[in-house]
Amino acid sequence: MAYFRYGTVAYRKWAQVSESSGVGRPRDVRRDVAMHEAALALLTEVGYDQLSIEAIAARAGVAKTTIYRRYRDKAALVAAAVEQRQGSAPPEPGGGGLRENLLAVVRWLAREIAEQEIGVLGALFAGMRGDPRLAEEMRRILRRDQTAMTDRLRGEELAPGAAELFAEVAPGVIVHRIVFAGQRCDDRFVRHVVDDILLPLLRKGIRT
Amino acid sequence: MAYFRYGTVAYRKWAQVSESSGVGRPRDVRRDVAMHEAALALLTEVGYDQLSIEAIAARAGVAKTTIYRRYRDKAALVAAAVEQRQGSAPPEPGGGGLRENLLAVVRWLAREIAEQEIGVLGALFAGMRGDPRLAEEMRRILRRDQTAMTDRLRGEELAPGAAELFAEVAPGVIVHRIVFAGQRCDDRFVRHVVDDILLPLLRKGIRT
Amino acid sequence: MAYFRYGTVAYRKWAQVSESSGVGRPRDVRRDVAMHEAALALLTEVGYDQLSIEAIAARAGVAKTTIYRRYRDKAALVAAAVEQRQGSAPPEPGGGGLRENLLAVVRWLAREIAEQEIGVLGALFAGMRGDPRLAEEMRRILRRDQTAMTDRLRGEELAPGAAELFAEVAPGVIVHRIVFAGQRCDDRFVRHVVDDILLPLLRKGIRT
Amino acid sequence: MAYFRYGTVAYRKWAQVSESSGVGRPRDVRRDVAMHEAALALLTEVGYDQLSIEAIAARAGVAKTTIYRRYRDKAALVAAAVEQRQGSAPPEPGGGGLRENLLAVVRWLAREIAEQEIGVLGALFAGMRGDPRLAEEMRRILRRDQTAMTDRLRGEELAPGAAELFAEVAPGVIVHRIVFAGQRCDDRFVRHVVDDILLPLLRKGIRT
DNA sequence: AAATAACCGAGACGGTACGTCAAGTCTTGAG
DNA sequence: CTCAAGACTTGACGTACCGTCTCGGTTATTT
Repeated sequence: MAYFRYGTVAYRKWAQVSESSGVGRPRDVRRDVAMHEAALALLTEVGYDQLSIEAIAARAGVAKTTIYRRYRDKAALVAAAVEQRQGSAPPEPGGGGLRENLLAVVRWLAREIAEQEIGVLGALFAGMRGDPRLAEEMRRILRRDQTAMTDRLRGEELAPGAAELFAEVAPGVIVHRIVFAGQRCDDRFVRHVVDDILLPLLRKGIRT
Repeated sequence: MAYFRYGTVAYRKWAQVSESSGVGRPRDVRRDVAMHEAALALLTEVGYDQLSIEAIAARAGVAKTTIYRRYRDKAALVAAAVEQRQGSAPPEPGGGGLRENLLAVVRWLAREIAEQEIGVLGALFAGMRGDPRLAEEMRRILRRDQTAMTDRLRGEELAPGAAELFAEVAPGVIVHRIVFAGQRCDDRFVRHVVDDILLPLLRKGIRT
Repeated sequence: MAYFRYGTVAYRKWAQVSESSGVGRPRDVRRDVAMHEAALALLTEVGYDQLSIEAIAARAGVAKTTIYRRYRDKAALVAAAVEQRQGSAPPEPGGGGLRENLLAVVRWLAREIAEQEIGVLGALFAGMRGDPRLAEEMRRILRRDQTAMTDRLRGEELAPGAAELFAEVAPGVIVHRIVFAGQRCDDRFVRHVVDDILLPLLRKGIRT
Repeated sequence: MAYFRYGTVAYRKWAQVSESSGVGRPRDVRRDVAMHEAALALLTEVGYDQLSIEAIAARAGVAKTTIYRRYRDKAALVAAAVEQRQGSAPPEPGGGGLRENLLAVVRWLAREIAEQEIGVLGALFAGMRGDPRLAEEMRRILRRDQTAMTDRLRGEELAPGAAELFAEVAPGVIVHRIVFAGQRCDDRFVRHVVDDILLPLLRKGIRT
């Protein structure tokens, strides 16, 4: 078995990417696809904490063993499923000024969070205690979008460090709106965020 | 049994407050206290998703049925426990200026979220699907602290609508720091939030 | 409380008849009637082991405590209900000969057992272990019907001791038919029992 | 999952004999042995209705789920345990005449019923309502002994149909003695049954 | 071609927790 | 006092998943 000892506990070596030593029957990639699709579908149907590996296996037409051979637990599976999913790319910086670009990016970010990340948040929440490595990995997934997104904001009329500040403020405000306030991120809210929060913070010359 | 039919499903009538018709043995309030204390203690010890009703019952010295008689499920119990909890009050506005007051409030808010709300977030994620009423109630709990908190910031040298803006931005940034970035809210971070984000947004005359 | 100590266990004194010491609010006899009716009805509906005190109380419109105040447990309640029940009297010995009388009695006995005693049997099986006194009481009830029944068969053309033999054989054969063979006691079976078993055994002069 | 749909309800396929499709990890037969032994032992110790699956699992050193995976409920488990048990075979027809053979068989039957079947009777009685299939199965078990037993009585000086009559009368009379009359089946009673009931009924030439 | 090594489906297994139910006791208020 | 209502403890129930394991069988690569 693919176990090794560390301290007194047996850990299984999970593949970061594939790790395949080349020998032996290779893994069937279609199984991954099926598992990810089933996981995402069930995630939106029943929510994260009602999501069971058993159900994912059944829906994907895959043996439970096949799942556990690849993923440590539910959180890791969901993380992989979300990562692999086709996240729509953030919008290209159009010809408009800073405000137009911010509006586009925030609008895209709000939709992204509202539609999909809610499952990731559950997985993150469940997994971060007790498995810091997994938590770090899920943060990496979240950051992936962030960097791609903040790249759209470099240059221009921005104060120094504006991109980092954007990444610090914008997602938090949007999540707060959705989860805590329980309200939709309509266009009015997007304009409010850009005009009343982001522009004052990011625009060069505003701050002393 | 205290069931009634709604559609094709049998629902149990859960008491919002007490519902007691006056007849029969009244519910022992100490049981509620014990349950809430056990729930909160275990919540911080093992986290939300490792939290089991079985363990709460054992810790509280209470029968499982007694819990199920009062709360539909784990999320509802956690919600009640959190609501009843002694939320430490936000600090009084001392004699210092706006910056000192902001620092105190943000420092308090960061500790509050890090230590306690983190469990509520789990309950919120878990319960909001399938029971919007519960989700709404938990949001109400969160809002309660927020309004109590923003009251500390009225008057002074604030721009109009500053309190609402604070409630919109501060918790989001803190949660983002803890959950997404996975970093502690040390004093350096608190000063950063106040100096680089809040003060520019809230100070009167800064914004055009 | 109506408890007394025997060894280390607390026993409650249950009334054989009423025991009322005259002090306090008198028991409402209609509650007994309701409880008995509910018990008998549910007994034939769901069987003995599916019979729950909870259901009896609900059906009778009586509090569970009211039942426990009067009867030790399910078996005792069923025993009382059966005892009080209107057992249809065995048929009078008509003008016909021995065979006609036997046919009438066996037919009545078969219906009696099939419809009602079947529940008592469950109580008997369940209660006889652990409470021999209760078992003896239920046997007394069964015997009461038997003796009333065998009285119909005295005199006539019977061999000496025929009535006792009848009480020994007939119920056993009928119960065997119902419980072990799982078949109905139709008229063909009744004639078979009378012609092939009872008459050869009971008729005077047949036996040497 | 080993489920199939019947009507609107999902049933689990329980193995009558083994049913194993050959695929998957095979069941450990020693688990069956342990469960049966524990069930029979506890059955005689505490009686059927005090018999709990929990206790059987503990005694057998087997997980509760392992029991529920194989048997629908308590009655099914007891039925299987009883069926598998080595029922002592009825005595061989010795060289003696009809009376000696009858005495031997009835004596064996009385002991069999008195010592062991009492638990089975309870199980049969409790389970036969509500689960006709189980009732039928337990009847099959009882019949198995009966046929083996009546085989000892064929030929000889018997009236035609005597074996069937024996199977119809003897068990009923014995059960009646034990359960209804609450008396032991001593040797005096055995002789009484043979001489006063069975011989008159079964002997060739007695009946017309 | 054969051996090797890993993958895969199916399902048994020991567990933990679930949510429900019934039994029997205890606590209140009303008659 | 007795009575009715209902909270409460205890513990069994049967179900759902968990994560591990053992099979029989199937690919691939390596020898």
